[in-house]
Amino acid sequence: MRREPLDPETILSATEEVLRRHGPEKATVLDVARVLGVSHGSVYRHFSSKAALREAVIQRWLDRGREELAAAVQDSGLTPPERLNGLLTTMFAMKWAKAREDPELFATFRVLAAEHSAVPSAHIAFLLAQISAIVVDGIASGDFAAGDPEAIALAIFHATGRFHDPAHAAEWRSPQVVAESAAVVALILDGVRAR
Amino acid sequence: MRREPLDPETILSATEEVLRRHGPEKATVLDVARVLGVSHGSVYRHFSSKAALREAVIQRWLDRGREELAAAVQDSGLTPPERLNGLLTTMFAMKWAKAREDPELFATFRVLAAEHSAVPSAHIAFLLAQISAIVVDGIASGDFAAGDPEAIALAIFHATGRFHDPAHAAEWRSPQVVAESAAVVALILDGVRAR
DNA sequence: GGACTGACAGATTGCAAATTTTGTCATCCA
DNA sequence: TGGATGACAAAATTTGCAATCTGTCAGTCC
Repeated sequence: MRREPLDPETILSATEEVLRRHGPEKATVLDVARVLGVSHGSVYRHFSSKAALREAVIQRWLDRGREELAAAVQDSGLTPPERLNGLLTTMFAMKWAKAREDPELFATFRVLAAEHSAVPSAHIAFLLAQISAIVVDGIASGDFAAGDPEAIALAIFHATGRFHDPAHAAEWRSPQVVAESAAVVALILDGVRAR
Repeated sequence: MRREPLDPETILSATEEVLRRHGPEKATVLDVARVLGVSHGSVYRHFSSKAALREAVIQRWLDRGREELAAAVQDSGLTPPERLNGLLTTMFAMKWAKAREDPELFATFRVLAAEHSAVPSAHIAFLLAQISAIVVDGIASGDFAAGDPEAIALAIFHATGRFHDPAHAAEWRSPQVVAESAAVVALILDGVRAR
C-alpha cells in the first residue's frame, strides 16, 4: 500500500488527523493504521501502546504551542510587570484559542491532564519556568518584592488556574472571561509588586 | 405505615440519608419513599421532581454550612486583612472537610454545580458577599487600596478557585494544598493592600 | 375533602451477549 | 534480515433487551 518506510513522524501525523476527526474517545489504532494503509501491528513497532501514541501526539502539539508562546512573548525592552502581564495574557489567549479551534486535540490533552500523564506535567513545568524567569528579573530589578521565585511563580500559576486549567475550558466560552482574567492578573501584579 | 402527616422537612431528611448512603447516581425517589414507608407518589405531592428534591437537600446542607462559617469568622476586633485571611482560610478548610467527611452529599453538590443549578449559584453569591463586606471595610479603614469592592471580591474568588471550587476536589487530597492555598492568599493580600 | 395509593406510559438504566479493539508474536517476504 | 503482516487471546466497548425509575392521575381511604 505504501512505498516509503513507515516512520514515527508519519504515524504521529496520521494519529493527529484521526484524533482530530474522531476525538479521543472514538479514535482507535486501527483507524490510524487504515489511514496509513498498513496493518495495526506496524504501528506497534514504533509505539508501544495506544497511550504512548496519544501522548506523543499531544507532546508534539504542545511543543508547537510553546514555540508560538515564546515568539509572542519575546523580550522587547518591557519592564518585568509588563512582561508578566503579557505572558499571562497571551498564555490564556492561546489556551482559549486552542480549545475553540482545535477542540478534539484539546479534549485529548484534557484526558491526559486528568490522568496525570507526564506530558501535561512537563508542559506545566515549562510554563512555571517562564513565569519564574520573569519573577527572578522582577526581583533583581526591584519591581517585585523579594521572595522565593519558584514559590511565587507557583502561587501565580494556581491563582490563574481558572484561565488556563483545561478543567475550566467550559467557562472560557463566556465573554466575561476576558475581563475576569484581567482583574485577577491586576490583583496578582499588585501582589508581587515591591512596596 | 406512618402516623403523622408527611411534611417536606421529613422528606428532606430521608432524602439526605438516602443520598448519603447511595450517592447522587444511585439514589432514587423510590428509595426515599421506602425509607419513609410511603408510596413514591406521596413524595411528588411535596416536591415536583427528583431534581427539586435534590436541590432542596443541598440547599439545606449549604445553609447549615453558612451558619458554621458565620460562627467561625465573626468579628473579633481583627483588621480587615486578618479577617480576609481568616475568612478565606476557614472557607477552604470547611470545603475540604465536607468533601472528606461527607463525600456523597458533596458529590451531589458537585453535580448541581456542574449543572449550573441556582442553588450553588446562590451559595457563591453568599460567599462573594462575605468577601465583599471585608473589602468594603478594608477600603474604608485604608488597609486596602481603593476600587470597586464587588469586582475585587470576584477577582479574589476566582484567584482562589483551586481551593474552593468543587471541580478541584480531587486535588484537595494532596497534603501540599494547605501550603499552596496559604501562598495564594498571601499573594492576594499583598495585592489588595494599600501602598 | 385533602392526603395517600398504586397502576400506568415513557424514559432511563443495568446487564449479558456480541462485537470491536488492544497488544503480542510466529510467520512471511523483499 | 529487518520491517510488515494477520491470527490470536484478553480487554474494552457496543448493542439490544429486561428491569427499574420517573412523573401523572384516577381512584381510595380516613
